[in-house]
Amino acid sequence: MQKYTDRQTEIIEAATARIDKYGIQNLTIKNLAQDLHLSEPALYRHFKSKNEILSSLLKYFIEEMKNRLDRVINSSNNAGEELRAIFNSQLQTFSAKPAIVSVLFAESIFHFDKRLSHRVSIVMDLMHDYVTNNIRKGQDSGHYSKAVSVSTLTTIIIGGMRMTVLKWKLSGHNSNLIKDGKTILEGILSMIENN
Amino acid sequence: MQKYTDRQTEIIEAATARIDKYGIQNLTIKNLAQDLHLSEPALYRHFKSKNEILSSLLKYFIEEMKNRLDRVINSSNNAGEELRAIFNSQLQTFSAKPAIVSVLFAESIFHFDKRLSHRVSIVMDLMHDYVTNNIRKGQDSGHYSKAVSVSTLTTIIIGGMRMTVLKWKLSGHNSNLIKDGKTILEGILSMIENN
DNA sequence: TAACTTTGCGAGTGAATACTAACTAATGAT
DNA sequence: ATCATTAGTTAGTATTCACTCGCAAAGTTA
Repeated sequence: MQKYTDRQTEIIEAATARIDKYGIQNLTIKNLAQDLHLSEPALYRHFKSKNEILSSLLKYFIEEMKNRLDRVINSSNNAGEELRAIFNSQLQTFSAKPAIVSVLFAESIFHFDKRLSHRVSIVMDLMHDYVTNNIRKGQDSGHYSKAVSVSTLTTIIIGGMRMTVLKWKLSGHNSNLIKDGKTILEGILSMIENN
Repeated sequence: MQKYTDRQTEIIEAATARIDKYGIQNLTIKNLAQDLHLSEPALYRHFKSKNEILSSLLKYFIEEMKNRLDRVINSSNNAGEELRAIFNSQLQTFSAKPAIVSVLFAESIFHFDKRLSHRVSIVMDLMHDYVTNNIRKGQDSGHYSKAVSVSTLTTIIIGGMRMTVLKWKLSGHNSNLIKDGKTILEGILSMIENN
């Protein structure tokens, strides 16, 4: 796992904040430097290009997410509990650092660069795998109903959660993400959990 | 309802295609003019600015969607059938003109402009209203189960469908959108339809 | 203390961007 | 026949962009 200097982390977080507030189009080296009270050339001491800032930014958050969710999974018992824990962890993280959402859910904004859009699809695949494994385990153990297939359930669950996050973002973070997310997950679980 | 000249429609569709292929960042007046085999100033004969092209583009597709779905709704009987018809119409449209998806599902790409991002949220609200009305009608008539609330079901349904469209887009339109979308919708309906 | 490395700066550079000025050819109405 | 309108052109403009050059100050190491 790659390490970042303090300055690099600062730059990554400032870039994330700017993307969240004003969109990718507004992320310029000039703006970013001003946010950090640095000159433009100073940024190039820490990243060799603007693209590398974006690339590192994605890598940074992917690593964080992977480590966090792996820890969550290893401390859960049954399937339902695990799924609740996974989404709770995600929602807590988004709620604490809203800007992350703009980057992790950014299918369209990095479209212009192959390497970056690939990083974004890694995020999706990662989440997909966690949920698929959970559903499979739950269906095998008889905890979940088998009426709907693993892949269909995975799409419904991730789709419902993403939709909740999106609505929260569009509301200007004024809705209660954690509560709303929980409601959606419980709604779905009530339809598939055998009791 | 506003009318567009033939040239304006051409420009709108060329812009949509370019956004779909290369992202918003690649939509420049120069590129757009080249796509249409025109000079740059020629575009300004038809729209007074680049922003107006984008603004008209969104308006154009919102109108199309509204007209189309209103027609669909007026020719359906029970709730389940109506919901199937709504999503079938959406999926057929996306499948026939894939580039539209990049614009209608573009929460983040128009972030830089208030007027444009407002237009995007209109698209979401529109779909939300159609589905909410359907669920309410279905629950009132006893067609759908009342175990899960209207708003939660709406989020799950729209979320699941959007997720399907997103996966289709990320696959480079290689998956079968219409079939996959139908599978998701039937999966959800199987959990809520009383028979 | 001397040399080296790190991290910053002001002042640029060429390329790209949205948009404009000035002009022209064609069309259509009076 | 004349004249206005429409839709196109070439040749620009000012501004913004990512990025570079050469220099300096402040550690850090020998």
